[in-house]
Amino acid sequence: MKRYNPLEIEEKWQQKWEKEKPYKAEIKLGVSKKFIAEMFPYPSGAGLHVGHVRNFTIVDVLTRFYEQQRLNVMRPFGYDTFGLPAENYAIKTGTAPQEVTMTNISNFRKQAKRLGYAIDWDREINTSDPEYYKWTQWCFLQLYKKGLAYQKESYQWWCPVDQTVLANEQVENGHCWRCGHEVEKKKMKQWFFKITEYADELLDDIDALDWPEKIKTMQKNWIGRSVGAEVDFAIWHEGGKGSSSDVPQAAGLSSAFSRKITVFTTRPDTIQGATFLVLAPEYSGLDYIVSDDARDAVMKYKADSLKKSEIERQENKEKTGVFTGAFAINPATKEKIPIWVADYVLAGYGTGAIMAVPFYDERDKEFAEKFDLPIVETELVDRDLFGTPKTTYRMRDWLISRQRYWGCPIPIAYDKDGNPHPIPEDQLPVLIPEVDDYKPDNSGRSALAKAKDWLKVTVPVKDEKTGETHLEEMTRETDTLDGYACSSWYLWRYTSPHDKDSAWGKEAISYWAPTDIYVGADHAVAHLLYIRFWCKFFADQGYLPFREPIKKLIYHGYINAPDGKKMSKSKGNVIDPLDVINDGYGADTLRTYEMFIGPVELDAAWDPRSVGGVYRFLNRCFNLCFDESIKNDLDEEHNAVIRHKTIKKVTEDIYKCNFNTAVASLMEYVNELYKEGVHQTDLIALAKLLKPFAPHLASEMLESLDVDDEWPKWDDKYLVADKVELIVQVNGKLRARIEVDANDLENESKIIELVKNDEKVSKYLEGGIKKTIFVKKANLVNIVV
RNA sequence: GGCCGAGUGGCGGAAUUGGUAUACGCGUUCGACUUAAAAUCGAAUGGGGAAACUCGUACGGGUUCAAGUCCCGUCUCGGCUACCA
Repeated sequence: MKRYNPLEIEEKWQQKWEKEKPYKAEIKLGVSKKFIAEMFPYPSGAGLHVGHVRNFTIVDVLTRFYEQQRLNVMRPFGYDTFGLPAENYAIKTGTAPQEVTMTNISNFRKQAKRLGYAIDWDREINTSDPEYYKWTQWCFLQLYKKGLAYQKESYQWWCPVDQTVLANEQVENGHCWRCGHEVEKKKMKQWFFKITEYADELLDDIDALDWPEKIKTMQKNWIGRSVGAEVDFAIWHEGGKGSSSDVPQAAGLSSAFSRKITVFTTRPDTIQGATFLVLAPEYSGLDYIVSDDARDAVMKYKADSLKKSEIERQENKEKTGVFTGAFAINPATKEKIPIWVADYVLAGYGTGAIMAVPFYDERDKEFAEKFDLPIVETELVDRDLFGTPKTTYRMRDWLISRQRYWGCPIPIAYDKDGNPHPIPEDQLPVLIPEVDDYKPDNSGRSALAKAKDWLKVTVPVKDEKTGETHLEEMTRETDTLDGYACSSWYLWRYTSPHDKDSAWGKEAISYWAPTDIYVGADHAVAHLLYIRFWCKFFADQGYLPFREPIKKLIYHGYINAPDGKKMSKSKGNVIDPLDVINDGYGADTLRTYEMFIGPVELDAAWDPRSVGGVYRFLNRCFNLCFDESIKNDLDEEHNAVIRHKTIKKVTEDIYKCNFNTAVASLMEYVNELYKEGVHQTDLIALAKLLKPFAPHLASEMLESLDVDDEWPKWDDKYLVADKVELIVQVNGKLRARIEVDANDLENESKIIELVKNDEKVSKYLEGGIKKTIFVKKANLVNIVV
């Protein structure tokens, strides 16, 4: 008798797939397509972990499921390779990040192949490959051309360990998302993408997405639209002194700015109760508002609060602030009200200034009580009376500069006056220069600055007046792009991954994109918001024929260690998927186990014993097919009911991503076949249904059965039985189960008669019947006595 | 503090959206095969009770013929968010 030997079977099929490339995707006009992908991995030195396996297997189950239904499926694969781990490793060991990356990729590729995924390997991409990042730079230039990539000097999050600025989305609880160190604020000139330009559309389009509600809510909150008004408060000048002529014009402030303060409020109707104004410590122009008497105190307060870390601000919610010595006029009451500075007002939101209405606002009230400022109850006024309607967003523009070596160089050069110029598209890619030392210094510039020759570049400049072009020697930008920029367009690159003339081919993009199903477990706001932003931008430029990049998003849970804690090297509780395979369980068991482990969206704890249970199940499948001693001389109809029930259940469960119950129903089917015996038709159905989960074993079975893998269909006629079990309740309590003819369910009075005469039931009915309820769809009768 | 989820056997988890609570798997127990063990196969398995029965889906109420599912309140645990005016 042949025994189930997964390692042997899997090697056989993997070799076959490697040679025959059955998963190569090609455009087939007129055949409906599915473009399915996971969030591509960062290939770490540690290799695949069980979380990757869950991620990739979900994609694979869906890929095979649709492929078996003969849809034209594209399932590509790629690597997100720029970033700190490779760079830090390079700094430590002196190995070039390029080299480390290639080693890790080849390891990842080998491991992914060992899991038997239905990947079109000709579509492999790598974000740090010049063939790829040439087009990341091209994307940047498109945004630059339209004014959506711009430079701005402002206070930014700075990680002192990683020596780089970070986007808002990369600061978690005041800590760097990579190294975990507390971040600081630093005033720097940096590059931004103007994502706020699309804030409304990004927000309004969320509702229509087939995405988990959780993610949709997180994005909505992140964008954080609030509708209100901007209201101008004139600054009060004593005795006409301190008029606008006193303001130093060299400061670059408009003179209008100095005479008024514009606040943002969502409650312009409460303006009569505004008894003071509050400015953020970083409020630009604060210098010109503050009175000479108060100047020292205000500047000290400003310096202190800039030093204060985000954590300190969070821990200490006690209101602090100082009086600027200046006053403004409330436009509604014409009263003179004091202007304060306090760090509970944030510079980056609204205008960085608020009107405080302590009667209506908790925070203002707290502040007023502490500093003994007036709290006035007032009538509400018309919302539009004193302000102009204005909408603001919690979301800020996306900071994309990184002072790091291992990233995509920003294709910009500076002339001798420091003005930025784009590197012409025909000079792309701007290659990453080789350096000896990858370490950033504390100059605020990346290690790219150490490549002296590389820094010099000749850029054609068009003279505004004459229209003529001349060449100019310039210095290259040394910042690199945030890695999220690289992953903001890779799904489109998959459609024509080796295109030499464009980021994505026109024909390919209109056939394959948008992505039908996208699977991941992270990046709920950052990546998934950025890719939507780029999609809308490139749609506006005519490069994309759609405005949302991802139709359906599957967001799965993490896999934890058996003790329920996060797996981590330091705790020594990491399960290596390759160990599970090589222990003899094989890839099919690992894959099927991870689908069976629990509902896809929930975290799950690894259970080594359950892995054994899944192995036993696959072993039983194998034996049904290859063990001659199992009864197989049945009539085809014998198992038809459960067979069709199983086909229906598995099909519907996969559509709903209920992979755990799909596997459970296959287990039930197999248990039944062990009891009842098996017909060829059962084996064929089983093998086909099993293939998305355990493709090697299923292929082996299908080969021996000599059939293709086309997804089976169920026939509803087998799902209606002749005899059904009628549930009988008395006062809602289960009292009997009676077998009745299915036809009798059409005849309510006959059913009730049958029930009343049942001996188990009748003894409860002696007190007389008040009411009977018959529920046909549940095969249930309830008698009220 | 705010918003959103979730609490079901010894464990992971099922339950057609109000209709048989605990599918499937793990674990445990018993049996078969074996000199023996492993593997495999079969049976049992929420608590109480000899049984008829009875109690059971975090807790307390409610609606209903019928509640794990709906409503009100409480507790616990997760996620996001954190002075966003």
